[in-house]
Amino acid sequence: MVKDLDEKTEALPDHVGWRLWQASRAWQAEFAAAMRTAGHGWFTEARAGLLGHIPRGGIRQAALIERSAISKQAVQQLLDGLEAEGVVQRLPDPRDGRGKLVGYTRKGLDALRDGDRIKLQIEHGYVERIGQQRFSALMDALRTLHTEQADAGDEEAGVQ
Amino acid sequence: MVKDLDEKTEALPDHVGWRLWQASRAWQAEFAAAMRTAGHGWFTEARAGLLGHIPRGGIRQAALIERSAISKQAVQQLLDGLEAEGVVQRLPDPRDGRGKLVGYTRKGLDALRDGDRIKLQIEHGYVERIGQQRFSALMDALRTLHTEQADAGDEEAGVQ
DNA sequence: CCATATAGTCAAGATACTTGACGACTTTGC
DNA sequence: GCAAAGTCGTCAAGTATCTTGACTATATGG
Repeated sequence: MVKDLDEKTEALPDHVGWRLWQASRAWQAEFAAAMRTAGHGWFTEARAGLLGHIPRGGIRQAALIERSAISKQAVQQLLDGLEAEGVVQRLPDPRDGRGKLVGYTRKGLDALRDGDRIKLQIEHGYVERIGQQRFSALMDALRTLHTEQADAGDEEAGVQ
Repeated sequence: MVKDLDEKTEALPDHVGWRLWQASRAWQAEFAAAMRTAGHGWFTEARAGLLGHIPRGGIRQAALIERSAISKQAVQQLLDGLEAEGVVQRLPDPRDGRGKLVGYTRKGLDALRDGDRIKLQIEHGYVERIGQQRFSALMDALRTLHTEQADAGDEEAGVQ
């Protein structure tokens, strides 16, 4: 079963899933590194996933739970961390005594601005590496894929 | 700071990083679901990441650690789990008393075969959804991106 | 043989989630 | 009004997937 190995290593996978995963990981690593360099050391992948669902104008925590499609306890814990870092703040909802409004602090808005700038820089680097035509084709394919996917079975996670 | 929200939800992001992440997550979810349906309930994303680095002919654990670019303790724990599931087996290396050879069991090889089949099915579904041309352009862009990336700064993780 | 490096393991801790239970508040039906 | 039922956020505990640190066993070069 085991013969002459480590003489010749087997090739790495080369299917869509692996390529997408690699590209996604690379992008995230580049983004996170740039964010840390920009002084946002609190930035992590999990927090980014949540922040992407918090509009600049704020959002009710319950709505955030629905949008982010993770358990409300996970959202709770992530918000606890972000609040402790001073990135977001939770204020009572004046229209519903049960609710909380999640909004950005000055520090959070600064981070968003830096994030937008970094995204553009990374995108620019991609265009330089693979050319505008390939890049446009990439975005077109990804967008189309996403649209056709949403049209089919909708995979909203059933939150508790 | 907080005005009329939940009347109009802000649009979701639309940059390369987010698209890649979405597409990658969707692929993984589809693959994992199909694997579970095929009877491989032990299949998880983390284990998949490691299995992708184990050639069918087996590999020395030290070489696997280097290839997978995660800590040797993480590899250890993942292998413990996979071994407990009966997917892989660790045999002593006859050429080095310190080493272990990680190889697939019959069950593991069966899973690999099913995995390959499922990958082709998913790929076929993608082509149906976005067309052969867009799909080829997607793969071309991802491959080029990866190549140009490797040519630049090489990001091998420093394993302990 | 001994010093040093390498291969694998054991233990403990961090992060990012999960389910379950609960108290505070609002809405609904009568 | 007001009690039943639903919603909102929280507290507590557990799981999966990593990490760093410390250790044992084996190999190798002089």
